[in-house]
Amino acid sequence: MPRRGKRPRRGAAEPEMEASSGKRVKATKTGTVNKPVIEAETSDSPKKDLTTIECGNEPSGYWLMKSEPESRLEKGVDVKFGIEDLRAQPQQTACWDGVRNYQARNFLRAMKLGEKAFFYHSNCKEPGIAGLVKIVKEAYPDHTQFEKDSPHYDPASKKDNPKWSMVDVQFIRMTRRFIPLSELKVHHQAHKTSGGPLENMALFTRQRLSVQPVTQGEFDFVLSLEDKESS
DNA sequence: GCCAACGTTGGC
DNA sequence: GCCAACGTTGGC
Repeated sequence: MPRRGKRPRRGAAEPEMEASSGKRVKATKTGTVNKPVIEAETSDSPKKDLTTIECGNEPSGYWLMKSEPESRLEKGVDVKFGIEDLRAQPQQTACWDGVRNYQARNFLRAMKLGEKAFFYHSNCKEPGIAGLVKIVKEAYPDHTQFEKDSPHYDPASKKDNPKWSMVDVQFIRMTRRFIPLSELKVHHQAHKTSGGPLENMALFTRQRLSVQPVTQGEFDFVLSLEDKESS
């Protein structure tokens, strides 16, 4: 995150591993907007749960997380972290650090163990959904906010009250084919007229959010595209 | 608390 | 590399 989205980095939950690190962040990812205009939820206030707002009433339990699969330096650090990088991690697990947007952070905090997310490739040649991951550790403080050399260092955040959170995600599988943004967009446009499942997809309505909720209908529809021709 | 300026995201 | 979209900052 961070900047964008994600940024998962290397090691995951256990405290141990390497400390420093590198990549990440952006968070890819991060962020997501428009429509229903959900409030910006800026800040730490407990206020309402965006997830709830967004999906009607129950959290969907599905998410979309953006990360950059191509190298890009941020403060001298390469934030590249594509799905192949996740696969290459020990246990195919990584922490999703670097998210520095309150809405995205709040979605991270709403994630529950075992929930699934689309791993989305952003800011690259071919943006789109590359695979599926699951949440294997719920939100905990993002250590990069305290690291001066991190691209996502936040001098305003204190250890006794961390502003930013991350979760750990584990690779589940690649999608049977890459599902490009361009294709999803065609469906989104059509669904706006026809009332189909992608009509309000956050990927289009909240375009800059690096961590966003996905409804059951959206999740099922997107996965149904896996076995269809790429049009 | 408004809102203009600014910075970032991320598709193209 | 451009630039639209949009979140954040900070003066007032």
